Amino acid sequence: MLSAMARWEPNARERLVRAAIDLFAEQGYDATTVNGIAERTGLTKTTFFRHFPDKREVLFAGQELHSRILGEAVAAAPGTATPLQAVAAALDALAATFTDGQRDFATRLLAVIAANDELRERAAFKHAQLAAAMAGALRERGTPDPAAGLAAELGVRAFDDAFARWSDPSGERTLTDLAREALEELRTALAALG
Amino acid sequence: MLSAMARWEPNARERLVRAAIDLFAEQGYDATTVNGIAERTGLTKTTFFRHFPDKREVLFAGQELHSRILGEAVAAAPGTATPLQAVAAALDALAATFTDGQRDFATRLLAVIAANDELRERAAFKHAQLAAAMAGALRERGTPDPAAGLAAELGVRAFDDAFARWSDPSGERTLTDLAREALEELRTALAALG
DNA sequence: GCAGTGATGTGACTTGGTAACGTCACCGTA
DNA sequence: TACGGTGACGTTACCAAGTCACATCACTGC
Repeated sequence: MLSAMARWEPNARERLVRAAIDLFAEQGYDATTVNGIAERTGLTKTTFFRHFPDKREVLFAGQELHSRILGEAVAAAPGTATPLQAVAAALDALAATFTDGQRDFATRLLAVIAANDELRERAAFKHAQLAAAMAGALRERGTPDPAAGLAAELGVRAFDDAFARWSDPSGERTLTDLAREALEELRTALAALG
Repeated sequence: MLSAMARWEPNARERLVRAAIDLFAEQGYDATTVNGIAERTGLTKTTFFRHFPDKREVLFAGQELHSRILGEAVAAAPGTATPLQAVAAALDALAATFTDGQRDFATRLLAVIAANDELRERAAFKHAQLAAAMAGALRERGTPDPAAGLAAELGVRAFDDAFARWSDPSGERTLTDLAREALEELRTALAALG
């Protein structure tokens, strides 16, 4: 046999994520059990929960990393930068972590999340956490409230919008470009609020 | 017998809410079981779930009504109103539905929610749903995207902020005043974003 | 009285999630 | 070669959230 076969196949975590997305897409989130995900991966329920704190989180793992990237990029922006300039730099940093090979994955991910309320709820929470990370970093560099919270919210909205467009298979633009454009679009829209 | 009386006492729904808040405040959300809430109310677990779709929702029930109030008030605003003026009218309408007797309740509610991640997640979802209701109504009256979404978000943020201050026992201001002020504060902060 | 209606109770079930404990490959070291 | 530690996984048992089918009881109108 090949290499005497390691006891366990590698990349258990990633395999669990892929199995989960496949099953959620095929049967829906509710009809899919954690046991089913684990079995398709050749693992058990217990192992699933060793990698993810709950069933939903299998689709959102790694978001803490995104929060750190955004927060650190805001902190690293030059002291002369305006809040929105610091946020723009953070979006650049986050966008740079995505590769084109992840686009298909992103497409399916967004479709699965959009189809289920529990997942949309988790997405709303993650949205708030990303914004909180940037808002905290902005306050650290002297941006007062409520401007810090607002700038952070605009940034996350811009990124969400850009990510959705980027994941569209027909699109050609880079995520970085889309994010910059979305943020600028939000900035100009502020004038129309009255 | 007492147990026979509890079965048909009126206001089961409200009693469940009060028992839930009491227990969450005493023991924490995680340590409190639905069975415990129901028993304290003189009811059973099944009845609890007939009134609320899940354990968290006992603290957020009635939010659909708030969405309707906001959406209808935005729709009813004069056609000449700017997006933020329509939003301001909606905040007035929503603020008018709260009475001073609810302040203690609000204080405890916010404390319980702030202490638990599951509840904060649900709160983030409700926040998004309120914003979506106003954003939809704004689009109906001609406000384009992304301005509609932004104006709605500003409105919900203003209300959340005002609600938190209103619930503070030391405060004296009315919820309506606080909401108007918070929205105005957000509006002026927009200029500081760069 | 009596039938219907609606709110509640009962009991059984599925599934998410936790915890204690056991198993086995790999790695370093003697 | 032997051996002990470590880390990833499995097994089992358990609790609590949430669902469902069916029974019960109070009230209402006739």
